[in-house]
Parts: sequence; C-alpha cells; structure tokens
Amino acid sequence: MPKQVDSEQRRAHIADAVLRLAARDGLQAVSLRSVAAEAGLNIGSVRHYFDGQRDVMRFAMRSTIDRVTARLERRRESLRPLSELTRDEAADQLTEFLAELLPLDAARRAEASVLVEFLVAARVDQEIADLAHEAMRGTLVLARRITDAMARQDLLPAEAVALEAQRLAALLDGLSFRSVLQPEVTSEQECLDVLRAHLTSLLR
Amino acid sequence: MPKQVDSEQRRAHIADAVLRLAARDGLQAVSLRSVAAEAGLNIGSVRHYFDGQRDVMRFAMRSTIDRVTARLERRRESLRPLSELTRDEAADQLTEFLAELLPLDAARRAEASVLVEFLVAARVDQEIADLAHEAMRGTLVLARRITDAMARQDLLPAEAVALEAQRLAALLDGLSFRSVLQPEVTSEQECLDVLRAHLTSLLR
DNA sequence: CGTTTTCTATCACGACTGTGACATAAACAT
DNA sequence: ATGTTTATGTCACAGTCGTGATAGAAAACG
Repeated sequence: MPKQVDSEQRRAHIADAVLRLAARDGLQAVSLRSVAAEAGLNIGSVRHYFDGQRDVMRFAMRSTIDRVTARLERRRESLRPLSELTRDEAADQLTEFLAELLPLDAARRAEASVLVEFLVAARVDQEIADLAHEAMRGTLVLARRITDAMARQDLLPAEAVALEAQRLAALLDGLSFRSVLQPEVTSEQECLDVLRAHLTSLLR
Repeated sequence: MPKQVDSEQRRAHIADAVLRLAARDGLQAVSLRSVAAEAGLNIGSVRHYFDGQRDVMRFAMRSTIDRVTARLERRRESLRPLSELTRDEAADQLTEFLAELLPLDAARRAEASVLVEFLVAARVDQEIADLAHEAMRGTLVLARRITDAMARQDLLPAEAVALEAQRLAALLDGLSFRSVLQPEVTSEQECLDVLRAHLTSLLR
C-alpha cells in the first residue's frame, strides 16, 4: 500500500534542487529557503525530510557520487578486454569511458561543477570531508584499474602503475577543473583531444 | 616626509589577512568583520582603504596572481636554455621551475588553496571573473612557452605544441587541485614525481 | 593658532541564515 | 468513529552579513 508520498522520491527531488542551485549559482547560494523554492516546496517540508542543512548537503553530495559511480560501473561492464583490442581501439574505448567524468555536455557539466564545489567546500567543512575523500580516492582507484590492466598486457612496466595512475587521475581532475571553470580556455573538444592523446601515449 | 600610515602597505596587510583567512577557513569565512579581526584592525579602517567587500576580494586575488607571476618571472630569468642541457637536466630544471605552482610547502599550499577558492568562486561571481580568466590563461600560456621551446629543439612535433600545452596545464592544475584538497591521497612527493615523469615523457 | 584631510571607531538598518517551536491538515490505523 | 502518524505551513529568535551615516581623534597643512 502506497504511502501518501514516497519519502525517498521526495528526498531525491530535493537533492535535485540542491544540485541545480549549486550548478547554477554555486554552493554559497544553497540555503534551506532557496532549496525549498527551487524544489517548489515549503521550507517546512524540506525540514521534514532532512535533519537540517548539513543533512541536505550530505545527501546531495552522496547522490552525486553514487550517480557517477553507478554510471561508470554500468559502462565498465560493456568494456571489451584490452587483450582483444588494437592500441587505437583501446585508446578510443578508454577515452569514451573516462569521458564520463568530463564536462562535455550540459548534464555532465552540471555534475562536474557541483562536484568541484563540494570538493572545495569539503576542505574546510568536516561534515562532508569523508565524502570528498571517497570521491577523490575513487578517481584514483579508477585510474589505477586502468593502468593495472595496461601493465597486465605488458603495455606498462609494473613499477610505473602507481605513478601513472596518479598522473591519469590528476589529468582527469585538471581537465574537469579547467573546463568547468573556463570552458573558453579549455573547450570540450580540447578536453577530449588531450585525454585521447594521454591514453594513446600511455599505450605506446 | 612619511605619511602617518602607508596606505599601500595597509592594503597589503589587509590582503594578507584575507589570504590567511581564505587559506585556513575558506572564502566563505572571509567577511569584512573577520578580515578586520584577522588584520588586527577595526572594520571602519578596512572600509577606509577599500570601497567595500568586492574591492577587498579583487585586491586580494590580484595580489596573489601578481605574486605568483612575479615569482615565476624571477625564476624564468635564471633558466638555462634547453639547447645547453641534456634531457635529464632539462627535465630536472623544468620540474623545479613548475613546482613553484604546486602546493609542496606551507607557503605554496596556502597560495594554491586560495587560488582554487578564488577560481571556483569566480565561476558564479562576475566581479572576479576577469581575474580568474587571466589566471587560468596564465597557466596555459606558461605551459605553451615550454612546449614551444621543446618544439624549437625538435623534441616535439610542431603540431603537438598546442595540445601538449593544454595537457601540461591540465596536469599542473589537477596536481594542485588534488594535493590542495586531499594531500593524503596525492602527497607532495607524488606531485613532484608525477610532474617529473610527465616532463620526462615529453622530452623523449 | 585654526583648518583640513586622514584615519579610527561605532551605531543602525535591512537582508539574509539555520533552527526551535508550534499550529494545521491530511492520510492512515484501529 | 477516534487516535496516531505523516506532512505542510508559519512564526519568532539569535546570529551573520554589507553598508550608509556619523562622530571623534590624530596628523598634516597653511
């Protein structure tokens, strides 16, 4: 029997409002009142589903991380093993895969913008520090899986795996950072070209 | 005859307070009142030397950009031309040079933290958007000078200069970003190792 | 000296913020 | 039906903010 309202759905709806606000006007513009207005709700309703502002923020950040993680996981399942591919095919496939993390369209741009805002805010906000840590480790772990796979195909010396993972993670974050903040300096096409070039050079 | 107070020195003193606050507690914690307290001044004094909050912010960001630029320029003058160096020496020299941009000690960490805060804030704050644009173009121009010099020594194909500049700029920003936000995931030593590895691979 | 400019300090105002408290209403349970 | 949980809405409070206005002290000037 259905409840009057689906609380989980409501919480997701509110989190969406947070993300829209944060992407458009920055985290600074996210308050309980602005979130309620953006979600078309009363501030009392927002407070009914969350313990307070911190809870809202945590949930919104948690949702974003989970969404990106799930999308990457889904993509990962349809990846063909490196051993079946030529170097060019491998570069293409990895580029397309990692491009999920780059702000190459409106949706991914909003996502990346929000993540940058959250990660920077977490530097001085212990309330979300653990989520930021998880997110940044996640990027590194993802990069590490890729360099690991390359090493298994003898495309990379085993002792370079850790360092190349850090390099790839830094490149991904740097591209995302620059393209989110200054798309006119680092365009979508340049992001993609740089990523492909990097992966190609790794596979040489 | 000396004035009662040196206004330029006062403005610099206030800007320092802004930078300390922004580095320690984030840009969110920077208000006229907190800045005055951090500078050991009355809020009225701060307002005497600046038109308002925006003016303070602009001046603080301007100061930071100018300081980094001046330091790089000073370093640049003592660089030996690439033609006189072996590949290893060139990699060492460029690593040391570009390390000025990385948060490898307390001073550079504070600087990089503040810059990240400012750049992110500028995404939704038109008041400092031009300074952010200048800063991010600056990194790219710097990277471009390096890849240009490499191409002149036939270490890089001419058509790769622009793309490799973007790649180097993204790597620098990514390393800075990651090390500022999560030094326990991307340590100082790893920053340096990754940068050196990247430059070495470019010089091959 | 007096006058003027520079500097410091304080108050008040309106606009925000998160949150505690509470009233109302709607859906559900018994 | 009554009672109970769930949900929405409203008010008030203390805190913060930037800023306009103003006053008083201190230094510089004539």
